[in-house]
Amino acid sequence: MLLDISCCQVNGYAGSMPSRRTDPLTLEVVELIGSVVARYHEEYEDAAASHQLTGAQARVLNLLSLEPMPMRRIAQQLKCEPSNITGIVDRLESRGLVERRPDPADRRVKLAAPTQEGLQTADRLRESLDFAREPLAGLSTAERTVLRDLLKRMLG
Amino acid sequence: MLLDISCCQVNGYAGSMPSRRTDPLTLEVVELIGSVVARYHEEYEDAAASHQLTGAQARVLNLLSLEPMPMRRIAQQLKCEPSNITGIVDRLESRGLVERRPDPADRRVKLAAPTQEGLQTADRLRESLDFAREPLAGLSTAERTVLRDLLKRMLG
DNA sequence: ATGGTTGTTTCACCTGCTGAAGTATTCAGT
DNA sequence: ACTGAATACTTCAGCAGGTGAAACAACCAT
Repeated sequence: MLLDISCCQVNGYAGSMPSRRTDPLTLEVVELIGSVVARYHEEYEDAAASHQLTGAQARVLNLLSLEPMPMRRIAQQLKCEPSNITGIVDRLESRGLVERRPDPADRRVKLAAPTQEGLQTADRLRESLDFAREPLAGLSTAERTVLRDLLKRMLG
Repeated sequence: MLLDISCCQVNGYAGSMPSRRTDPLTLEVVELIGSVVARYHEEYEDAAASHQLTGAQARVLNLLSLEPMPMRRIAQQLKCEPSNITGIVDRLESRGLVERRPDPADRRVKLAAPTQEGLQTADRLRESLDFAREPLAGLSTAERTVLRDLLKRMLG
């Protein structure tokens, strides 16, 4: 299948115009990664929505289901301002999925922790994240190993 | 490097808890893809911000720089409601990067097209998207070819 | 004790996004 | 040609995500 750069811009990401310094192969890979990113995003959002969660709420809940943590750390991991997390946790808390606990070691901090229901939701969410596994089903173990190693090296 | 699933959740995405039906290799690949997605996103947003654009504005401008098109089609490609595009194009237009032109063939539609300045911005934006090429620099041509083929098959 | 730092919240404000309603235009059937 | 359905866009209300500044409480070092 020929890659026609001028008309196959399906996802909104990734410029892929010809450029002096980059070869077509690299551009094609970049374009493919853009497609993977767009697809991953879309399906993550859908999975979240199927549990009445927004993407951001799902990410926070997932994070907390691994380990309760202070607001501040959520913000660091999500790479946003702490004041933003306040609102997201508010919404999760008002739905009974998360609760704020005092940190015995430091009375300034509030630990966000999933409730029982929050944990269950996080589990169900994870299961509906099959999307991320399914596209891999077409690859053999050997191929998956190669893919893993290449991605690792890409990430440095 | 060992992958400790219980504590290496760096990006906000991708559940990676052990699961009955999925093998560790697949989980690792899923986790890596999550990291790629997070990184791609982050850097795309940064590149946009460095040109005083939001991610959504950058995506629309990039799309239009390939080819002017009706609002409706922008919405289709960005997978959102047309009413949303109105606002984004409004903001781009008020900054002189985009203009609305009548479609001679159908007086209902408005063609959004980049201005000269918009085209220049799109070009500069594309160049600052080196982020997407740079991580690939560490891979040989052969490896890039393998990666391309694997990604293609993943996307089906 | 004092003063600086840190963790959280509140607030005003913006963007993105949806869904419903409104306007203008096109198009198909009669 | 006329009518009614469909289509393209805008407007609006309303929500979530996001920032930055200001406030407050609690910590910590001197």
